[in-house]
Amino acid sequence: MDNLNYWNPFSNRMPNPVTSELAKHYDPREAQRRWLKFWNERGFFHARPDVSRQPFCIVIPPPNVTGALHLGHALNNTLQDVLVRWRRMQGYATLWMPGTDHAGIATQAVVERRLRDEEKKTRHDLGREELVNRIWQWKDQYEKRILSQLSELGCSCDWQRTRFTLDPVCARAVRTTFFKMFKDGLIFRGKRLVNWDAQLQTSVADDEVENVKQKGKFYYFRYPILLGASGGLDHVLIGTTRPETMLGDTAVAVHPEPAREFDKRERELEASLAKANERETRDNQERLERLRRRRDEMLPHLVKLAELARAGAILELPLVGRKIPLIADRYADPEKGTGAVKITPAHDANDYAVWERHKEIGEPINILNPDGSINDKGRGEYRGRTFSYTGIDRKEARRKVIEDLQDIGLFDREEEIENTIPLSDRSKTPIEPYLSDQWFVRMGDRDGQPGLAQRAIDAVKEGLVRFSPERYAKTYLDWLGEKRDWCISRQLWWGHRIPIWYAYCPETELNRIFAGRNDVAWRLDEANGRWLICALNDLPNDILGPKYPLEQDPDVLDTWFSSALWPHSTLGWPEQTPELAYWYPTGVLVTSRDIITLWVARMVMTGLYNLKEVPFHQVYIHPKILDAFGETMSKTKGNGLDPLDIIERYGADALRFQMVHLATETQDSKMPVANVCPHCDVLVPVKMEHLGGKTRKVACPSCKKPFRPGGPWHAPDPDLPTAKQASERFEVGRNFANKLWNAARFLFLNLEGYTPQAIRLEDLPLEDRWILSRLATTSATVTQHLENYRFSEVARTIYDFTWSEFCDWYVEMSKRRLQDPASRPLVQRVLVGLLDGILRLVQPIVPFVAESIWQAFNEIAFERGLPAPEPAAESVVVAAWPILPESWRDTTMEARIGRMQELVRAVREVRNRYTVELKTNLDVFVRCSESIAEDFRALTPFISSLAGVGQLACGPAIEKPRQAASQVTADFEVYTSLQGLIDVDAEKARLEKQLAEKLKHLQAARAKLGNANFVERAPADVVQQQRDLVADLQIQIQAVEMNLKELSQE
RNA sequence: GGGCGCUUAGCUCAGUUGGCUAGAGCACCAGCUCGACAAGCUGGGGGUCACUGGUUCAAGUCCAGUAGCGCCCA
Repeated sequence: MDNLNYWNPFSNRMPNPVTSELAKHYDPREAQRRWLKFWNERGFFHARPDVSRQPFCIVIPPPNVTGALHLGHALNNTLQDVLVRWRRMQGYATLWMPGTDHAGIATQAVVERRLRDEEKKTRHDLGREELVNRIWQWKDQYEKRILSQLSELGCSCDWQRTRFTLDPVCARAVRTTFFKMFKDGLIFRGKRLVNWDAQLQTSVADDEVENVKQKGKFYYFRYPILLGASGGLDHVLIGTTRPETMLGDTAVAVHPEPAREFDKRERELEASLAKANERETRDNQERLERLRRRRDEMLPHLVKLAELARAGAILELPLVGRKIPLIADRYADPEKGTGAVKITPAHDANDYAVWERHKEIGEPINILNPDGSINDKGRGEYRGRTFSYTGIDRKEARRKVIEDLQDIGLFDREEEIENTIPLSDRSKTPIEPYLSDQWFVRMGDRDGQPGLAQRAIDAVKEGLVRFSPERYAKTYLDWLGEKRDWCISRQLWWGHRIPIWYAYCPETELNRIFAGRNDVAWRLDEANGRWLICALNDLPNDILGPKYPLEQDPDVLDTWFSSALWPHSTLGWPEQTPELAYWYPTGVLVTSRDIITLWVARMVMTGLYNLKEVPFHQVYIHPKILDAFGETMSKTKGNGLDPLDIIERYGADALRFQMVHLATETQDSKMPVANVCPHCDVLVPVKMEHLGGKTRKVACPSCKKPFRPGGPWHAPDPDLPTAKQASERFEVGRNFANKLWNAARFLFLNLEGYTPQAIRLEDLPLEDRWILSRLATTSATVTQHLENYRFSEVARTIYDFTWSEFCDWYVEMSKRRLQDPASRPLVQRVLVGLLDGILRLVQPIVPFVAESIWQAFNEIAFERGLPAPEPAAESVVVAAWPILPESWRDTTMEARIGRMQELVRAVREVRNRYTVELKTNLDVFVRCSESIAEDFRALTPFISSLAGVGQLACGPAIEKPRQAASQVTADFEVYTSLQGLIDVDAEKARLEKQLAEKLKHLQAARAKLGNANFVERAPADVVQQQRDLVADLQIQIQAVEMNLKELSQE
């Protein structure tokens, strides 16, 4: 067996990493395999309460057990992992609590669909117990898959503490909360219009409904006036898209004051016309004309209808024969349709609202069975004939209602229209608004006391919970402000069963049986004449004896009910566990904006309710990842990216780096997706026309062979290989990991004879003090960005420092010093300290490559670190977060090296322009102040090697040599000798261009200074800055002009 | 209909409290296999900061309006 502690990726194949040939490229696969195992075996991610340390805890937004991890999960969890790994390094007792969500309807729907497809069975064929069994099997399989995918991403969760929203610990919390709320009168039973999925036979949440545009028909028919007919009007004309709902009509509404309503709208339109722009004017004018035409045509009729309604007219509902009133209600829009609208309170949300204003019309009539067929209310006698639709499916009923109306001569006409119908996300069948008995949690205030919603609102208003970005607090507050009661029952089998038992018995029986028990509570259900018994522990059905059998409510709780408890249920509540005491409230919640209301708000409510304390003080909302066209990714569209494909192709570090990099504060991130040609591995961009399974075959532009693009395919195609998907966006992260790897490789090849020793700033040359200043600044900046959840900045800051400063400049400069035995030990120590610091900084983002290098490092330079070396931690995961002395930050030093870089770049630019090969040294003359000249002299060896300089002369007295390219900067003038090479015309052109630019800037700066207001009102330093700029530019311009003049003489 | 965002280089995005001669990566062009790295190195080109107006000494940044796009709620 491997001794993991001493495994070293470099020594894997060769015993001596310093002298042998090393792998040129970082191999993420090998690293992932190794270190996941190592981290888990060492238990780095397992946390225990530790009073000597500060607690830090994140609870994971539990992924559904429905499916696999998608890119959104990768983003969400990478960001959490970055925070967790960072806090762990800072020394916090860090717990990342993992787990999964049972996702009620989603999971049940998937399993039911499989049952249908594979066994041609419904859930009713199986029965409740067996179906739930099947779902548990499914859950076991997918939970494992989800958790292992999170692990592969590198998530440093405390896997030993993994929870599931249906497990006994969470179930206890759910039961306790429900019981408590029931006793407190916060849970009640009531009627509610729900979104009914007739196929799955359950209500579904609003967010599980998708509104789809389609072509439909608008049908018109007549309701005869039974009482109060006048002026030749013997019927009311009705229009509807859903004729079958007429069976449940309980009224017809018309506008009470159509004339006044027309007047009002006309005035409003005229008023807005007065201040509208051109296009609005056109729109409004059209609307106004329509309005006037309508008034001319319809008003007398509408007035008559309103009069009839006032007079208490009664209509006869065709087919059913019911007498229904004509009522006056503003919901009837005089501008629309026939001006009269049928009212079906049990099957339409707007109609339900009308009923709430007009209770006199009688109880709503539900005409549907749960399976979508018409119930026994759907029949009646009319004009001597019997009509019945009972047992007929709603679709068929629609056809038959129309037919029968035609038959009795009350059908008027039909029109083609485009409308929007609600479809269930899960079953793709039309949603029926359906009035049914449901359980609710009361959100509003009671007896002048703030209710659940208000307390959660106050928590945010008082700053106990903060959102980042702040604007999302508004989403939360607006939604909670409505204080709408929360419907918590679902007609499903998969979930927490509602702990309510029904009993028909005298209360004395309850008192007798439950005497002295505080885990049972009951309340009278007056409407149904029965007891509602809520119990903390399951009640046997015969507990009241054979005379009074109990019956448990068949429904389960909304999935969000258990998710709402997640931050405290996972920590063991209602038990007073040490974990709960130590880690609650948790540190930060990381999630996406679409569940601020459904989840975040509810966690705050239940946290306050159960523990009197908010579940977290900080909510970080991250952006969403969209495809190249700005559309959300989904499997059905075929524009999604499987994180595992990305890990396989680019490595987990690359995926993570990109996730952190795209997490900016404001914008959602667009990510172009490509199909990977299964034949030749070329990336073929996904085009608009490939989306949604519209294209089944694509020819690879490179190898010309056909393949099937990634998409909503359920099964493999035997004839056509299906492409995996990828995005070149991940190359940045992969390249960065490789850059780190190679920087380490360089260092390890040059560490022979390394001796650890503390570094004293005053002993160090310029370049060392510069890079240490940069490191100190970088680590402080990164820390600050992490504290403010500026993830993108974190990634950028580290990337830039590592690549552009450490690798491009410092490592290059070190090469020379490493050759010289006198300077070698010191530069080795600085390099070692730098790499050590970089590895610690990158660990949270790219832990695999960081650990790979760290482990190898431990063999070669075990004692290291800044400012003084220490024995290295056994893993970078548990190394200390770098804190470097504030005094190391030295902006002067950074400016001094900055000038050297400018000089080197100037020479390189000339070299490139004349394509002078690197072997040929160029002589360089720099006119500058004596102090700058001193720096340049001190840095001459580096300038020479970096720019390929032969002779370097600098000082205030330097003269421009003949045949030299000249460059003028703020601090110096560079003359690069080009004997025999110089192209005078090209040089002149370039100088002219530069001159023009400088003159333009000079002019702008002078204009500012010429403005008396500027000099007077702008801060002194800003004014001085402009003055300095003018002075500098004048000198530069003079120099350029001089150079031009001299050039002409050559 | 209400709310919240977005529009900066060919593409994807930065640009913290107004103080720039507006940045990065990719792509593009030219040149480099020099003992860490071609997944690389060096240099270069490329922008009326969506549009219109306003506030200000000063606007990519603040305000109003217009256009286009996205998300949430009804």
